[in-house]
Amino acid sequence: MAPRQLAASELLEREQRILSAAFEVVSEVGVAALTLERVSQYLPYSKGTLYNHFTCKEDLVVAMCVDSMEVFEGFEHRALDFDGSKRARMQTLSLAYLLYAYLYPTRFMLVISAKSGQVIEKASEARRTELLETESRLMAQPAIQLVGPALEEGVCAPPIPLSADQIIFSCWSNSFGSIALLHDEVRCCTVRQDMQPVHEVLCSTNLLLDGLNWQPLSADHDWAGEAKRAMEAQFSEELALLKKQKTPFSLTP
Amino acid sequence: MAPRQLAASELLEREQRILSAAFEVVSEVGVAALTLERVSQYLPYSKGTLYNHFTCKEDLVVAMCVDSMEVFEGFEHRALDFDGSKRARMQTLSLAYLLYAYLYPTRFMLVISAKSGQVIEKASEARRTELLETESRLMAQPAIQLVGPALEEGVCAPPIPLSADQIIFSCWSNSFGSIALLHDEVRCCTVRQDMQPVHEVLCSTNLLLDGLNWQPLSADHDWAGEAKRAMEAQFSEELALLKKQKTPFSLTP
DNA sequence: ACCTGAACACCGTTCAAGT
DNA sequence: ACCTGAACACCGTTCAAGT
Repeated sequence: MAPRQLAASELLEREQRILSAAFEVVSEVGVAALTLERVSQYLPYSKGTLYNHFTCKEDLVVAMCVDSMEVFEGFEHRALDFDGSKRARMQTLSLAYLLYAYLYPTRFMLVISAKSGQVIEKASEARRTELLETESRLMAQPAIQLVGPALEEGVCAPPIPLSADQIIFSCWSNSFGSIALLHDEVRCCTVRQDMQPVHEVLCSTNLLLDGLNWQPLSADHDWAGEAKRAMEAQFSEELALLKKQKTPFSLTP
Repeated sequence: MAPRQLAASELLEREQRILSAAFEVVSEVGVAALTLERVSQYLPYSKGTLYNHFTCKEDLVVAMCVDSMEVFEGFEHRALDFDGSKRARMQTLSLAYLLYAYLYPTRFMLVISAKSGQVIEKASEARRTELLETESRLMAQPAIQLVGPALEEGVCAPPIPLSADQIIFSCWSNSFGSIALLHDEVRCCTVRQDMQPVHEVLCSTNLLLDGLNWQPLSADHDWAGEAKRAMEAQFSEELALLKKQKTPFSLTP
């Protein structure tokens, strides 16, 4: 049987299959027990072949991280598409991030794992660049669509001069922190058991937006109500899925 | 020569020596290349003996994380001791965290590494408890000394009802995010090269404090000026050290 | 041109033997 | 009672041989 050169599209498709297999392994045994041997058992290839796609194990993990971010990108897109004010879309974005963390705990956790020195240091240069590019894209969208215009219009008038990038960065690290600290799969930190993640994320996001003087302020608007409307409009399917899994994601406090 | 039972104090002292050796290894070759064999080469013991102190390699890494947090505890203490308003001490605490990240890049990075699933999952139960306790202590101090009283006095009047814990948590995740994203040794994320960490941390902290309605607001007070005074009063030695290393930590923008 | 899996290297972990 | 380091296991990585 004559072997033939693989087309670029076949390579890409196979890379996806490898990634799926790797996700399956991680969700079954955890990142700590991820081995290439195990991954290959879910595939019609031997472990040697994996090295045609990834330079090393860590390179695979970073690729999984990129893939996870791309899945989130869809969520971001839908949050930004909500038919509401810019501030409303900002808070929807924070909640979309939390929703994502609930639906894809493995992917969310992977985004953290991939960034630890032990992993990123070993990945290939190309893979690191891919990660940076994906990240830039994720940060740039809300900066361009929401923060920039809001600053120009003066709806958002920070007390200290800040760029759109700085603001997105603050918002992002704020949500990320809340979610990471409250999420079961990550649990970076002591948490009071009675904290209600949806509520916490909503509160801390609105706190920050108030600090930015982004109109209308919490005192003048029912942001919790609008959050409920936004999420039901943009993520009804995902919310139904969570309900079926009996995972609490209550938007009515 | 008759071997004798080791006293508890000797065990503790030796644990410290092992930790020092491990830090030396990590700062030389990185966490990724940390091996117990290498650690033992810096010690008068063989690697087998390390298992009398730590259940596994990851247990050692988490112990290094706890040790690092204890070093930070001194910084926290001095920030809280600054002779200024509660809000002034809050912002000093954020800057102290950044200062720590600059002075001890390895330790700062380790705190992140230790929390990735790959590490924490394998550490011993006892070690995990120790980590949680240390973390609680770190979070509790500013909550008790600053946030609680400020809420009671009404100097801090958040637009949405928030507990002291929630507020500390927001502030902490806010600083942590900024530092992690801007710090060279961690660099979790795309960063614009022109960002000035001291300035970013100061801005985003004050943004959050403004959002919390913590008086006096940025518009009514020279917080940058007060930050300079506070850091020079409480951390003059550390600032001098950074200067000698030519690491920029400019408090005058 | 690509795949395989045996072989190698490296390191975490254990434990029989030594003091 | 404690330490040592040889021995083992596991897994990442390579590469000669096969198709």
